[in-house]
Amino acid sequence: MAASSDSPIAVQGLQDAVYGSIRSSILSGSLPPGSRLNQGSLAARFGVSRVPVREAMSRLQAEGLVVLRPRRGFTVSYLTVDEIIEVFELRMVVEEHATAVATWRRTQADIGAVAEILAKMEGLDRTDPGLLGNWADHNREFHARLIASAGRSKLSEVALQLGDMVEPYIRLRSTRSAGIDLGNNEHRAIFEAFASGDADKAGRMARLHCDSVLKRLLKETASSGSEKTGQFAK
Amino acid sequence: MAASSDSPIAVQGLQDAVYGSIRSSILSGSLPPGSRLNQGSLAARFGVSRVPVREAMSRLQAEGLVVLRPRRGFTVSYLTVDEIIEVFELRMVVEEHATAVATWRRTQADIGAVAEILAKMEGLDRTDPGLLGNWADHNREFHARLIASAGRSKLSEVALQLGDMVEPYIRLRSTRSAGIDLGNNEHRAIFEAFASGDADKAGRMARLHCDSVLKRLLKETASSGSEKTGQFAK
DNA sequence: CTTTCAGATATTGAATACAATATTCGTAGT
DNA sequence: ACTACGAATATTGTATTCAATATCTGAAAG
Repeated sequence: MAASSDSPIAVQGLQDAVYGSIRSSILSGSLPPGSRLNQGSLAARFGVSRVPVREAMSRLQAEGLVVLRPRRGFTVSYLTVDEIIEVFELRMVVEEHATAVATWRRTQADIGAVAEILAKMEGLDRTDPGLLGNWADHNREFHARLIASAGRSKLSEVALQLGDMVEPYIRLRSTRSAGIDLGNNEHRAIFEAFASGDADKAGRMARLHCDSVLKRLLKETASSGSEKTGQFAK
Repeated sequence: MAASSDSPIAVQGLQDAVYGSIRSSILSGSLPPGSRLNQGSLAARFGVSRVPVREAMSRLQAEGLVVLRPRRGFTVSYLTVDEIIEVFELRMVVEEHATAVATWRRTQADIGAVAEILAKMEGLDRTDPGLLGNWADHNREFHARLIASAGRSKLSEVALQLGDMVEPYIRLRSTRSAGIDLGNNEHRAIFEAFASGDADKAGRMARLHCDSVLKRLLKETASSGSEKTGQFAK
């Protein structure tokens, strides 16, 4: 299953189903930045007309995940390196705050839930060829669950949205499993402070984590081009 | 002209025009929270079919300005008091950061532009019946221009979006012009720090300003019900 | 006078249809 | 070969149509 934690159960209609599916494909990297999104092909793929497809894309457009050029259709957003840095700077600020608030308001159940996700991440099968993808899925879940402990719906929305903006780049660029240990350590550090109730420290750790992820991403980016797969593009 | 700074020149199509128009109506309060948005009426009002209307609404949905309930259509989002507080908390964090960065990176041209807006706000005709609306328009411009000085597109987007989420409430709830002097003073304080290059202070002032606006909003809210005009709703 | 229910009407969500524009492909000219 | 151009094709943006569902209206029962 690809990254998804926002459409828990029921789908609102065709539009919503298409939205979720395209969104997952973008986040997972199977629809890489720059891909052209052919409305007809997508409609055919989902067995619907182009109308719900366009509505789904309009939503993604507002989220910043796709871009529309008049008469040329939608393409998956392509962030420049500067924009990626920008988003990470924002994440540092927002996640520091969110993590601190979460640490303030967390319940025992929250601690348990986050601990469980963390344990799953640390216990992943290192030989599984889908290791990176699995880890990335859990990673998203970890951050979402942690921030959700703050009990602030809007805060969660914004934080998640910021994370999703750069998710494709993280997935596409990290082909080595070296980052996993580092990531686990940083998560563990955040969690300890979170569990022990040290809001200040938890926030600081979260900020550091963002910074660390950004640094690794930039290093990876410097040494690898971007191949465009485009499984959906006609 | 109602609040708008994101669609500078050309419109991308009917969808985009409708989007901008509905958005302005929501932000200005002429389409108050809770209003039902009848697709047919809106389409007729703009002289287009329902298709571009639905696409526009899908974008607004992703922005959080409207809500969709299956088979029941779109309504203008209604934030609870708690959610409003949430958004303001986020704004405090984001605007503090944005203002600090803006103070760091601002040019002489930025200072001039912000000063000009500030002067306009302070010089508004106090007897104009549209005073509150005019002030609110300039207020949005002030914050947008200030933050734009940071030269960070994504940061601007997020900050603006957060501001827009609560804009309708500020406009609808502030019927007294008492807040104008207070607002002007706070803006002046932010500007002084901004112009003098004291990033830390500018950030702190921005945070205080958010807090102050929230406090006034909550006070107003406590003492007034919300009448629903709904000029668009059929 | 209020509540319940059935039929009439309105509204939504999605498919299909169609005009306008972009893109592609083949041809001709250098 | 390579480029310039123009017809053929594909794609987009929007309107129209249609089935499914929600809402409204008003009469009948309590």
